[in-house]
Amino acid sequence: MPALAELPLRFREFSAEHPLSTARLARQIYHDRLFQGRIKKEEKAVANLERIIRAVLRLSQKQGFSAMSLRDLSREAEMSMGGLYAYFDSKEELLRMIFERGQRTVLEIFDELMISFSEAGAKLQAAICAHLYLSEAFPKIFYFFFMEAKGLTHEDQRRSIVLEQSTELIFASIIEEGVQTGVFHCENPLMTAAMIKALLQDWYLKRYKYVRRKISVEHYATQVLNLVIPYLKQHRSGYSSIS
Amino acid sequence: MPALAELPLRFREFSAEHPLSTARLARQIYHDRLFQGRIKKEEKAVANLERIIRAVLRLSQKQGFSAMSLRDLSREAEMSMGGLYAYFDSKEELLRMIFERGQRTVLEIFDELMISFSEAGAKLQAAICAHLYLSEAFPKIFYFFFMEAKGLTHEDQRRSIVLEQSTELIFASIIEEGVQTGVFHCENPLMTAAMIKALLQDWYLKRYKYVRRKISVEHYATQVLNLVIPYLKQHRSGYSSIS
DNA sequence: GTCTATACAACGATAGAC
DNA sequence: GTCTATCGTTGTATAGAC
Repeated sequence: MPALAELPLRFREFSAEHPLSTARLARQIYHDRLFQGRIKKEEKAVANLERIIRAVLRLSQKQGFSAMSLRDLSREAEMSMGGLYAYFDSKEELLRMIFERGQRTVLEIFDELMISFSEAGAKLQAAICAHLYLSEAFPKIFYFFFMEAKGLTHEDQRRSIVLEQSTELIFASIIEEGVQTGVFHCENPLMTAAMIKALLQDWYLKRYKYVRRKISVEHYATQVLNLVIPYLKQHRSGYSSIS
Repeated sequence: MPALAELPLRFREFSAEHPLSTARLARQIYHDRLFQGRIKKEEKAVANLERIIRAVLRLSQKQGFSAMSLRDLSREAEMSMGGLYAYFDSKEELLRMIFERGQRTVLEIFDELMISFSEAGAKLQAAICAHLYLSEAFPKIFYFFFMEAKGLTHEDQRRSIVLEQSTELIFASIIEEGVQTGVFHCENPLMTAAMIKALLQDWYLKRYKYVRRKISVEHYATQVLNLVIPYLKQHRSGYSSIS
């Protein structure tokens, strides 16, 4: 196993630099004016929005968003039913609000992380680590986006898929870049990007499993890199037959 | 890209030999006597059970099981509300019934497929293909098991996870066998098995994506084998640094 | 601005007719 | 064995008190 020091990014440094907190999300939602400024005092509004978002993430994780009643939510967020409705017009809009802002913010942070790496090989490694670390820092958000997308209207679902796939396109373009500069060999960069995403997804979808097996995010990152980087660096002509 | 002929199993042959149909599931549930024989005539009962299961899978795919009302179900299954309750005592038990039987049946079929291969290399390839083909033939069942497990009681959830992880253990033991006979090199078979499962899972979780990109299940199987088999066949000492 | 009290629709579930 | 009619509960959402 390669030493962890070989990782281009360490989780500790990463999480210090990139705070995607629910507080940040709440403030962004406030400034988006996604709700019509019914609450005047910003600090109050942001604090309440954060309580709501955290409660939604907590409750949705148990039985899913659609099984979460607003009575549950009002108890968990410690606000009255009437109070909740100052922040959204309907349960459907509450879901939309979190998706709209949350997905865009995650993508922005991911993009920011990529610009400091220029060479394709290093960039791909950084992208893999960055994605894993982001989902490690905010597993509930990533899990929520995956599980609850089907609760959106068709139009919002479409937009959600576009945003989600733009991550995949980033991976594909890094691979393509590497192919052009000769460091990678790959016949189908988009397919490879899809497989990488599948591996990254498992980290937050089956989190309980890795926690129980005491596998750290950096260990997981190392394993993914061990699988993917050699695959891209060597010339191949089909998997070798075994017989 | 390797020719498709290199695949140890073809989808067409597979699906002819292994009919995991909803009809089969319905009959098994009937014989399990999971419901107390309230309906005497087997053929009638099995036919109704199948209509119910198919309707549940269809409706759950849209907004999830908890968002599916029994009124929706009675319309989709073309049975009255009262009629439905001859087959289960509560919505919760309906979910349990499908999980209980469905998961076990999927695992049985998967196991059956494995016994005809003895050598580890061929066995691993067959296992990967078999899992992909099973989920290709019955995507709704696999999707349902993944998305709705959280609706089970804690005890049933635990049992569901045990069943699901036994698939992973099968992959791990094949890899271990290969390591012992010298055809594979792998420091952590369980971790590798987890990554393989992540790749297989994506095939049914992100099905719409692969359909849109016109990627066939055999093409996908080839790509997974291309990634995984060379990884296991060559001796490694950490992914090569790039710089 | 927030809470209490409540409206009314939809839910899961069942009793009784056929 | 199945359907119709209906039960009590819980859901989302809101009006009006403070």
